[in-house]
Amino acid sequence: MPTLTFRLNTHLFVRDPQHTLLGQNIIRSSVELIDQLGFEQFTFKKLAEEINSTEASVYRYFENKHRLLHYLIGWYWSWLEYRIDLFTINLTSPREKLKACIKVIAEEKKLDDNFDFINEEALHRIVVAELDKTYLTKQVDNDNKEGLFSGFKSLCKKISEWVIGVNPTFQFPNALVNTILLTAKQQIFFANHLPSLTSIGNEANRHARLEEFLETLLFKTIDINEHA
Amino acid sequence: MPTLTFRLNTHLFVRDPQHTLLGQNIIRSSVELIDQLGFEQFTFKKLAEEINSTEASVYRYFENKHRLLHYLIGWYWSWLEYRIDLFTINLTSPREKLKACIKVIAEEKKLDDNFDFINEEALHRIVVAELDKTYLTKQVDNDNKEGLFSGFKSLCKKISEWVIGVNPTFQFPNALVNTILLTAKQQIFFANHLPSLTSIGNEANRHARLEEFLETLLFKTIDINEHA
DNA sequence: TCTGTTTGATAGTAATACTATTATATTTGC
DNA sequence: GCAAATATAATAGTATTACTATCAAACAGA
Repeated sequence: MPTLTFRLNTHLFVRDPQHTLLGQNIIRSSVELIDQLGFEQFTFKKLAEEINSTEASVYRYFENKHRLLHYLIGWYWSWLEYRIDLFTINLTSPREKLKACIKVIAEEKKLDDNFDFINEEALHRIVVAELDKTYLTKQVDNDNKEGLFSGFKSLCKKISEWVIGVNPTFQFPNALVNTILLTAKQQIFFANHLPSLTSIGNEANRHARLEEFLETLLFKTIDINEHA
Repeated sequence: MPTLTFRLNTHLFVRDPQHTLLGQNIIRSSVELIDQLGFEQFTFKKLAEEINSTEASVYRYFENKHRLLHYLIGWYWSWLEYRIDLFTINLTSPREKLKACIKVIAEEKKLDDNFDFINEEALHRIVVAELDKTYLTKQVDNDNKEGLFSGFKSLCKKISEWVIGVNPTFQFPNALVNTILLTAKQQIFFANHLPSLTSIGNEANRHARLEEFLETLLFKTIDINEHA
C-alpha cells in the first residue's frame, strides 16, 4: 500500500520526521502517548524510553513538545482537508459541498491505510482534548507569524468560500466556519465528560446527532429568511 | 460601598479566601498575575513574592494552581449569571430575555464596584485565554464529580430553558447554549490573535459585531422556518 | 576506506510543584 | 489581660521537567 505524505510548514519541525525511521517512531509513539497520558503528562523522556532512544535525539526533530503537538495537529488539519476534498470534488453546488463537508467533520474517525505511522483515531482524540492548547499560549502571535496555523486557516478559507457561495450577503462567514469546526470537537468532549452540557447524547448514534446539530447550525444561520 | 460575595462550591478552595486579608490578596494578585503572565508561567512562588507572603501560605488556601484557576473562573460564571439576572429580571418573554442575555455575554466587561479585590476586566481576559484549561485535563471527570463546573452548568441551564421557551421542539438547546457561550470568548481571542479566522473585526465596534453574530446564530437556529 | 551525518550515552542545570517542620505572630475566648 | 488556639512566615528539601552540552559509536555514501 502506498504511503501518502503531506508537505507541512517547515517551522513545525527541526528535521522532517517523515524521512527517517527514528522520526517515524517519534510520530507514531507520540500520538499513542499523548492520547494515553494527556499532553501535560507527556514528556520527551517517556517518549524516548518508549522508542528505545534518548531525549537528546527527540530534540533533534522537534524544538519542544509544544511544537510536536503543533505538528500533529497540523497534520490532522491537512488530513481532514484531504478527506473533505475527496468527498466534495465531484459535487457542483456549494450547498452540496457544505453538506458533504459537515458529514466528514462529524463522522467517526477511522484508521486510514493511506498513511503509515499515524493512528487517526488516537489523533482525533488528541485534537478533541488538546487542540486549544496550540493557540491558548503567550506565544500565539509568534507561532502565527511562523505559519503554524496555516493548516487550520486553509481549511477555514475553503469552507468559508462555499458559505459565501450559498449566501453572498452573509456577514460572518469566517466566524461561523471556525465556530462549526471548534463546536464539532467541543460537543464530542462534552458528550464524553460533561454530558449535561450537550444534547447530542453519548450513544451509538452520536455522530449522526452531531452531524444534524452542525447542519442545523450552519444552514439555518446562513439561509435567507425573514425571522430574527 | 457594600461588597457582595458569591457562595462558591467548597471544593474550589481549602480555606475560603474571601474571609481573610491574605485570602483576598491571593485572589486580587492571582488575577493580575495570571492575566500578565498567562497560566503556564504563573506560579505560587511568584504570587507569594507579589503579596509578600510565602508559597506554603498560598497552599493553605488552594490545593494547587489548577484549583485556583477553577475558583476564579467559577467566580466569573457566578458574576455573569448575576449580571444576566439583573438585566432579565424585569423582562417577561423568553425571547426578550435571550436577547438581553446575549447583550450581557457580548458586552465589554468593566470594573464592577460591587465586588472588591476582583478586577473583572482582567478576569474576563483570563476567561478568554484560560477557560478551556479548566476542563481539558485528565482529571476532568473527578473535577466534575466534585462540582467544580456547577457555575457554568447553572448558567447553561438557565439560558437553555429560555431557548425551550422560544421553541419547545428545538432538539439541541444545551448544545446550542454552550456553543454560544464558548463562541463568545473564542471570537474575542481570534479577533486579538488570529483575525483572519473571524469576521467580527478588531475595531471599536467589536462588541456590537459580536453581539450581532451571536444573536444571528442563536435566533436563526432556534426560529421555526421551512429552510434547511 | 575515508568522510560526514545520525544517533546514543551521559551529565548537568534552572525551574516547578509541591511537602514538611518549626518558630513567630495574631486572634479569640474567657 | 492572658492563655490557648490558630494563622502565617521562614526555611529546607524532593522528585520531576524541560531543556543544553559534549563526545563517542554506528552507519551510509562516494
